[in-house]
Amino acid sequence: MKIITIYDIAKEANVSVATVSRVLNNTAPVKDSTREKINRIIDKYHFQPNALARSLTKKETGMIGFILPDITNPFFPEVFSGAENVARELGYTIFLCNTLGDIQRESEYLSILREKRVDGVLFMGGRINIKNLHPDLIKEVVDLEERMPIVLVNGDLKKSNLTRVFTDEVAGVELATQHLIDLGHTNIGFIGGIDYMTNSMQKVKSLKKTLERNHLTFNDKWLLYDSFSIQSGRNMMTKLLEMDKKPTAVICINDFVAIGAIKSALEHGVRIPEDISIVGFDDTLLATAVIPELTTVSQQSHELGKLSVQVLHKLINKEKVKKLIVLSPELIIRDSSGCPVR
Amino acid sequence: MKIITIYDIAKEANVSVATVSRVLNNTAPVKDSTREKINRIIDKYHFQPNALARSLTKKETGMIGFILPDITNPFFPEVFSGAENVARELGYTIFLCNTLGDIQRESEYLSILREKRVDGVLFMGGRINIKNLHPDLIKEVVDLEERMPIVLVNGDLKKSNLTRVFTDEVAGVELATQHLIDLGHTNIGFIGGIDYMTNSMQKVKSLKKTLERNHLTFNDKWLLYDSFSIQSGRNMMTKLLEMDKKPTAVICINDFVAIGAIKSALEHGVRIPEDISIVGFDDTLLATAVIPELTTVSQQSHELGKLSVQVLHKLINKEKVKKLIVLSPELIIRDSSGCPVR
DNA sequence: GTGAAAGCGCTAACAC
DNA sequence: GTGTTAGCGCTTTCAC
Repeated sequence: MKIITIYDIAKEANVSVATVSRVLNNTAPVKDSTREKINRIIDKYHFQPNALARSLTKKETGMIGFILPDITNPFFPEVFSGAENVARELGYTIFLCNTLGDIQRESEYLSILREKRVDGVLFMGGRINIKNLHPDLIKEVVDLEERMPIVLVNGDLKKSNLTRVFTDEVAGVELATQHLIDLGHTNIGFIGGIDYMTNSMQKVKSLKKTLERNHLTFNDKWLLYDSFSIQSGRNMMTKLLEMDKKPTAVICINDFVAIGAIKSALEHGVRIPEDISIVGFDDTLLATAVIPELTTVSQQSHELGKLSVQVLHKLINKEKVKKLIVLSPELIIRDSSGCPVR
Repeated sequence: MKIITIYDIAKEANVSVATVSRVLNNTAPVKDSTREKINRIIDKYHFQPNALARSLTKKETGMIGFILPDITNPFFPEVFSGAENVARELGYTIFLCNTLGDIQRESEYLSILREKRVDGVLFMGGRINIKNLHPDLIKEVVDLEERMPIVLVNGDLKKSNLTRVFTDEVAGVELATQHLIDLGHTNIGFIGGIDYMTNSMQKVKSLKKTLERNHLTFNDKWLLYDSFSIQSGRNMMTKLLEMDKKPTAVICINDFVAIGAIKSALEHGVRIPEDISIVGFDDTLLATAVIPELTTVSQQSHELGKLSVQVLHKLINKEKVKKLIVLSPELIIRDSSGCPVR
């Protein structure tokens, strides 16, 4: 089956390709009668212009890349979904680049997105959350940014001065901590995350600070880094429960870990929240899937995705944009937190 | 910053663009010295060929589209993740087209993928699971298939004769049903899904058939269609529990619904599995996130994604492929199913 | 209002 | 081994 081009249309309509292009893009007035004639032929053949050819001359592709670490973690699909919604409205289609936290794969995707000439990229996870990152990895991103707009979502790249959109995780932990303190907790632990990742560290720091402000101290034994999975949460909570002196509440790096923690607690016959309060982070779908339902900090994931695309879009259109756009987290109080019972 | 092209490289290396193209694509022997010279210049400028221009002539883009209904449902990210993994290996980048079950949006994406000249598309959900679909909607897909390979994943389009990859859901329900019967259940209900969706209907049919084969009958009152969400599962289970005569076991359309069902049961003080057994479908991450852990039918989601891309890849390369590729489901027995206790 | 023609940045056939 | 050149399918200036 022959692929129809603008030339075929022009020929059949007895006009030049320029005119066809004009009706296609509505870029200059065309006599009504010829416009109709052309449109009829376009319909007849179901003609659709080749976006590649168009992009080649227009220098815009209507494609953006979304780099994220793990689409399998429910938080990211929610962000993606918010992003995709407005992307669609703005005329972009999204390459989903799932890196699995593999830095090399991240680099690969960076390179692919560049050669595909996407209009911009959303960057989430991976290297933008790592402390003491190798300068080359920063450079890679900064170099790319010279050719196309990049928005860092919930992360940062030292000295890069890239545009960032993020939810204030520090404030989020503060909310969670204060909530627990207000309930009467004085012994609060933290589980999950990885010690060389900036967002993990920041959260812990925020917890400590909030405790201090309330004249409480943090017990370092109750800080258990590990990772971000359900299994990890389960293991860490088990460790915690085997200690002589246990906290009466824990804040978890995310909902996955919190759910693992809940499982471990229940398995050990520890009641929630009577014996221990558990607070998660992200407010994913999981939070209401468990019993007891999870008290957690909402990152406004959907909103975050939406906002990120809007910012990227402005950047693409060379509009002025603040370098730093912060979204406020929200504490969602459910059933996994309560007053400590002595 | 000027964008470097193959011409700039050629000029600086005192060769023709053809030669540069040759070293870029390794498409013909080039003298080592000139190859090195060219490579040096390429590195110097971080030159990356424009994929658009390349695609325009080569008639292949290294892009594929993945249409799916809801990336927020954990089942789909798992399929996607499997797909993405091998796509990456095979050199494809994936447009994620999230349709939210909106048929019009599906059509939009179909059109976009066509004008972007993707090499092929993976189609999941939406219209390929709807009974009595309007012929125009079938035609849209069939028309597209004339210009690019399409693989239908876990679905079908009547009389379309498109290539399909799917997990045998009928066999899956059979496994689940037989499992429950073997445990001693004779009163088995079904909740979730939508009555005009083929996959929902098939599952119900399979349940009935398996019951019959075991000389049991299905009680139509225990068939509650609704949708695919946690909330839906919760509502349906509540309805079920309010009936005079209740089933001792239910099969749920997916894990979401099963989890909602678990929640409702526990809220009503109904023990699982002593008072009621609950079986889910998909074996998503959620299955092990809840207490009791969910007995469920694995669709081998990761494998499904992988296989689909492999099939699409063959189609793209004009290799022979069976029209119908079936993956076997697997019953994962956990804690939500057990013998009925009188 | 419309057409001719020059790009956009690459690949590939053909010539040498 | 390497260069010339004609596309690929569009958009966009510049004439008319």
